[in-house]
Amino acid sequence: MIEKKYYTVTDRATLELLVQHIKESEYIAYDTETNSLNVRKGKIIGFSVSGDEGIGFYMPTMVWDRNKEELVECEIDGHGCHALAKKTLSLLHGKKLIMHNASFDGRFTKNFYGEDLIPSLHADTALLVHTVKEEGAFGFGGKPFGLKEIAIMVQREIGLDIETKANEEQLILKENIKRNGGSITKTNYEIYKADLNILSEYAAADTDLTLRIFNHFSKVLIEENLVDFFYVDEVMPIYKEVTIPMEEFGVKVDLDLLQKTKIDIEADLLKHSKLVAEELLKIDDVRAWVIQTAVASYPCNNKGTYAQKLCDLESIDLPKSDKSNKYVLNKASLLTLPESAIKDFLISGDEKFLPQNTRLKVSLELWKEENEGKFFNIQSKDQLGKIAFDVLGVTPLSSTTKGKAQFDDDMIESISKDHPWAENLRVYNKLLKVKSTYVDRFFDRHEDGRYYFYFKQNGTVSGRYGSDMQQLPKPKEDGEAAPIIVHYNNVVRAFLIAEEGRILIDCDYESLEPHCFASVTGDENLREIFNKNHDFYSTVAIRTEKLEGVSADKKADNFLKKVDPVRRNRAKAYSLGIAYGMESFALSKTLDISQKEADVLVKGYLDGFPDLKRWREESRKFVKEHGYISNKVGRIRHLPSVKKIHDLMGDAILDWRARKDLEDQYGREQVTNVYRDYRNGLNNCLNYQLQSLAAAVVNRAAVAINRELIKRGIDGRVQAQVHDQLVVNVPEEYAHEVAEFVQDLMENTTKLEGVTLKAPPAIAKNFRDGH
DNA sequence: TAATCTCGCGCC
DNA sequence: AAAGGGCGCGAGATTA
Repeated sequence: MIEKKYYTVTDRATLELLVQHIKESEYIAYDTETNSLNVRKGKIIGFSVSGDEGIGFYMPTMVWDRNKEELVECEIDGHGCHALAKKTLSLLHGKKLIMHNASFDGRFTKNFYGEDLIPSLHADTALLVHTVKEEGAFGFGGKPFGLKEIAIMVQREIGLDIETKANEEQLILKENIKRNGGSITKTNYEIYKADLNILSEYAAADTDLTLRIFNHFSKVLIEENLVDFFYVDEVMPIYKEVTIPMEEFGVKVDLDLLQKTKIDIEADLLKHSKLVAEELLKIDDVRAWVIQTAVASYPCNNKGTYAQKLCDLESIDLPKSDKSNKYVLNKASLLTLPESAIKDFLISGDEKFLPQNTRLKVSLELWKEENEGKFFNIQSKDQLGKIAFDVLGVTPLSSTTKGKAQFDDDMIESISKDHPWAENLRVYNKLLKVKSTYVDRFFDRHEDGRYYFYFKQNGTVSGRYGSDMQQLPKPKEDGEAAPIIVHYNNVVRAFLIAEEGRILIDCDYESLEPHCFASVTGDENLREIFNKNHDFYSTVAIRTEKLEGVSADKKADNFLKKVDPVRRNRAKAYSLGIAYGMESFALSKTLDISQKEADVLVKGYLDGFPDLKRWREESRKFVKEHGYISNKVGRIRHLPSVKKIHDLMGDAILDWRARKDLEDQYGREQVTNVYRDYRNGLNNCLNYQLQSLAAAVVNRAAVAINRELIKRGIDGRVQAQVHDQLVVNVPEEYAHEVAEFVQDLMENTTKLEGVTLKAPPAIAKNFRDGH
């Protein structure tokens, strides 16, 4: 029996104790300490395990050598600790491992030691907590799914006063790292520079905590009846079989195309910025504004930057100080100069000695330096706003929260017809966005030609992924925007490619959320749309507006999309929006129609689909009574404030007349907040049911696809997921075989009552051409 | 200077 | 009186 405490494994006897502890334990919490957050490039400096609450082992494999200023490998009895660690870790296969963010520790361990522990992963505590408490330890002063934050949230339940303890430990650790010359900034947290005894305590405590959190939330999982949901149907299978492999595999980047695009787009940016500046500087008032602003920002002065710049521009022969490399401008130094107007100015500070053009030149030069050599900064909304509103007399469309006239895309758009500079600015802004968000990111952060996207399985309340892949620009058709914008917009997805000899099966669900919507609401009119293979938005428009003589049949001559595309597009704007709680006010804004007209649409829509209306009412009633809502596959969204508010005051808060009384009782701000919470909750409960179901459909299909690939012995995997799209990466020769079963599995893995799903596959060499 | 917040825009 | 959901990113403003 091992005593309850934490051990540091630096000798043979303790190592044997650790081995014994592993062998005796079934559930083991595991964690790594590393010198980097990059799982492919970093080093493991130690790992910790806990097989029992109160017990923790930390085995250091590398320690910071303060003299050498580097990490050196530890030894036990003359044996290197990396080899010993690998051997010890191999004992973990077949155990039930508990980790917190296993994708990190699991991939790190596999890369560094060649030990793949993921098959033995039993539970990830970050996901476990997310499953029963989807917002995590929100409001506990840090990351909602951070180990410490979670521990603090449940410290009473797990019998630890972790809050004070963790804070103390953090302080000691940080102090210690600093003393050893390490950095403790968030972006560069050099934990590996801490003293071994401190690091060890910290690491062992972490696995102990992980195990306690697992034990506690396992009970909650049972209470909430989510055991199968977590272990069998969704969370852990997705994590082990899809999420971690996706993060591990990454995506190949077309470096040649990237390189070429980088050069091209930089040239085009320069060209357009010049065009903007040229057009603007043709205007007298703008030129005057530049000078006036430059002088105001850098007024004439015989000291400081102005004087320095003056000497520079006029090549004044003065000595420079060694330290700052600046001209020495004290009196003694100045007196050595030959007589000149500038000398008089520098000594007296009286600007009358300087010719006006010299005075202005210096101010302008300094102003231009601030703006990277330009007369103004076209990336500065502030400067452009001043030019547009104050100089050119453009009328603002809107103002910021602080009341300043807003110079946003809408503004630019609205004046681009009359102002050529604005049109060029629009192009410039679009291109800059593409360059900074995608070109630079892929270029700077690819590793040997691969980019590793992240897929955070606990990133959303609905079970969707949080990922940096989700807003890759969708391909635009010619004519949708200026040709140059279309070009650069569309090149982004083409950066992401299949490897030599491999191919992508790119498969999107056809209107997945509307399908979920038709199924969940039980509305026959909605279900019929898909079963008849009609056009969704056309049908919605026809029923809502009671249109006659038009059809939602895609093949009919009077197909609405052909004869009245405007009406169909309007339906696009509200068909899901209204289901999620949108009202006439917001609809009138998005469609740019009167609120009365919008009101007719909202009423028409709800009347046209009576079961949808009923579903909205029933869902809201349920949340008011129970404080949570579940989706069709059992994932839960807690909305306790709705129940709380409803218990307290019923629906009075929704009635503005009743609100007046409530304001007297509770105060105005309080009532406003309560109103917002209540309203949000009542809308969330609608959206959640559909969005989370759609996520489950896609994720479960992904698991099924990876299993099928393994079963058939095909070297392939789901490589990426973007909400309702899966990208499967396989050897070229399997393209058609895989495409066939990918479609089948996406359409049939999760059956939605009353509708059949459609997911036609495309075969492509990159992430663009499948669309 | 770095961390954090807010805004506007991209995606579904 | 206030009036659709879920995200991530860059840039600028603000705070420590």
